[in-house]
Formats: sequence, structure tokens, C-alpha cells
Amino acid sequence: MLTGTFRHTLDTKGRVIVPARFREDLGEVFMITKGLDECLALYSMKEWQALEEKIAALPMAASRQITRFIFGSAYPVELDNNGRAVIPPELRKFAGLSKDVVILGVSSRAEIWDSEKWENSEDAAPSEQVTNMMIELGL
Amino acid sequence: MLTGTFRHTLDTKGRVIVPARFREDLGEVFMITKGLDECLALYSMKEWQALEEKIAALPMAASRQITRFIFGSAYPVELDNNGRAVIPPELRKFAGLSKDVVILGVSSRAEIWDSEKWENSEDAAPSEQVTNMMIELGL
DNA sequence: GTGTCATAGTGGGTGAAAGTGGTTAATTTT
DNA sequence: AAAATTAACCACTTTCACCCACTATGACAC
Repeated sequence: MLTGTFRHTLDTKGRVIVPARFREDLGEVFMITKGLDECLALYSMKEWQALEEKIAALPMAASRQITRFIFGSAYPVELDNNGRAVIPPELRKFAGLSKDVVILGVSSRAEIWDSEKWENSEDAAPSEQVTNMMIELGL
Repeated sequence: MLTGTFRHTLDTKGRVIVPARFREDLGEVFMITKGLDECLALYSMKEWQALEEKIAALPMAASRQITRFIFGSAYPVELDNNGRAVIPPELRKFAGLSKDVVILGVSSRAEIWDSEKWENSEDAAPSEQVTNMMIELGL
């Protein structure tokens, strides 16, 4: 279960620290891919395989676009001795990562955001919709 | 498992680099043929055989056109010492390859696109349909 | 509180591998 | 046999994976 928000920096070589408490869940090798809303999504291999199976079960017509997007944006990543992952240039560009990034745990996956994008996104603060939903759920 | 997007160039001799991380999956010799949407498809010999079997299992009426399309434009390709493949002129023309190309992994196969065609294709960015599908899949 | 240790995080150097362009050798074509 | 095309080879540049050293942070002992 991945939770929490962490602030780190992308160094000049495009590397970023994966928070220590994420490493156990994600494993030594994991998948990094484009997420919705211009962020990057990190999946453990186990989660990724579950995803693959779901995609394989889709009707053929829809799957051509989806498979191109999903597999074409996914990269296996291995951590170095210091627990850092290299973010492929293609993904760095997609998510607009420059220096400061925010890494957050989102249950089954982790997400990496450009710091500025995250602050300006409506997800950083609870929206009215979220507030209402939480009240309904009795939280 | 082939994943990721890579940008390379076709040199004056029609050669293109096969990304290092694809070589293990594709093998020393692999098949290249026409793909859907004016791209080229690369299959490892193992995947190619699976494809042959699938096609062979189709009813004759349906398979005649497919057979011509796929087998009629399939070429075995061998990598040179530097990991490059020569794209047969016929296929280069079909996919409209000039100089800049995009190579992407799509699970069991790889695809080669003319850079410009790829950018303009709706597959490069997630369409609304794809977005919805991804939400459904829990992405 | 303060010193010490362990772990987390940061930056950079280096050698191997990937990528690029071109030249020579071989083969085919006319 | 000469020309043209294609395959094999070679030299160079760039990039990246790996390693090492250092700093920051927090836990614990005293």
C-alpha cells in the first residue's frame, strides 16, 4: 500500500530518488508510464501484470490505440545502489519535469508530478466534490 | 515484452537502429511487415510463428486478403554488428519513412512510424476514448 | 542536550555500451 | 567485365549504467 507525499529533485542526469518506504512495495524493478493528467505512474511488476491481463481481455477494436498508448509509454526501471530511478527522456518531457518533483503514493501505484503542476492541480487540495464525497462516506 | 518509445533516424542507406532493449526480445533475425495505420510491424520469430498459426486457423474467405497483406510484405531481417536493420524499400515507401522515425514497443511486437505520421496520429496522445478506458481499468 | 551511528538523499567521474556515419568488400545486374 | 547495389566492416561520438564520495536527517545512548 503506497501512501504519503514526498518532495525530491531530478538531478542533471534525469534521476530521481524513490522514497525508501516505496521501495519495498515497488520492488527492485518496476514499470513507469504516462498517467492521466500529465503525471507519471509507477507500478510494481505485479500490478503491471494485472494491468496487462485486463488489457489483453479487451475487445480488439479498442485495443489498438490503447495498447500503443500504454505499452508505448511504459518503461521498466531499475533502481541504482542509492535507490534512484532514471526517468526516460520521453516521459520527463511528457510530465514536464524540470527539477522539483512531488512523489505520492496512490494506493496501488505511485505518481510523480512536476512540483509546480502539482501545486496548481486541483488534486493537491480537496475539491468541493471530494469534500462532499467524503461526507457521504461518513469520513 | 516490448515497451517504450524511441526516436531514431533512417540513414541514407535505409538503415535504422533497433533500440538495444528490443534486441533481446526480437532476436538476431526477426520479421518485418506492414502494420495497420501505415506503420511497420516487427515480430520476433516466435511471435511470427504464433501469427502464422492464428492466420492458418481463419476461415479461407477471410484469410485470403490478410494472408496477402501480411505475408506478401513480410521480410526476414538481420541486424548488423551495430544493431541496425535495413528496411526493404517497399516497406519504407509504404510507411512513408524519410528520415526521423519513431520506434515503439507494443507488447508482443514493435512498430516503426514515420516521425511526423506518429505525431499526427491519434495514438500518440490519449484520446477521450482511451482516457475513459484507462479510468475503467483503474489507471 | 549532545555525540555517534545508521540510513536517506545528492552529486559527479568513468568506462562500457549504444548510436552514427562512412569505407571497403562482395554480390548481383546489365 | 564494368557498374551498381547491397552486405560487412571499421572508426568515431555520445550516452548511460555503475561506482564512489559526500551531505543531511533522524534515532538512540549516555
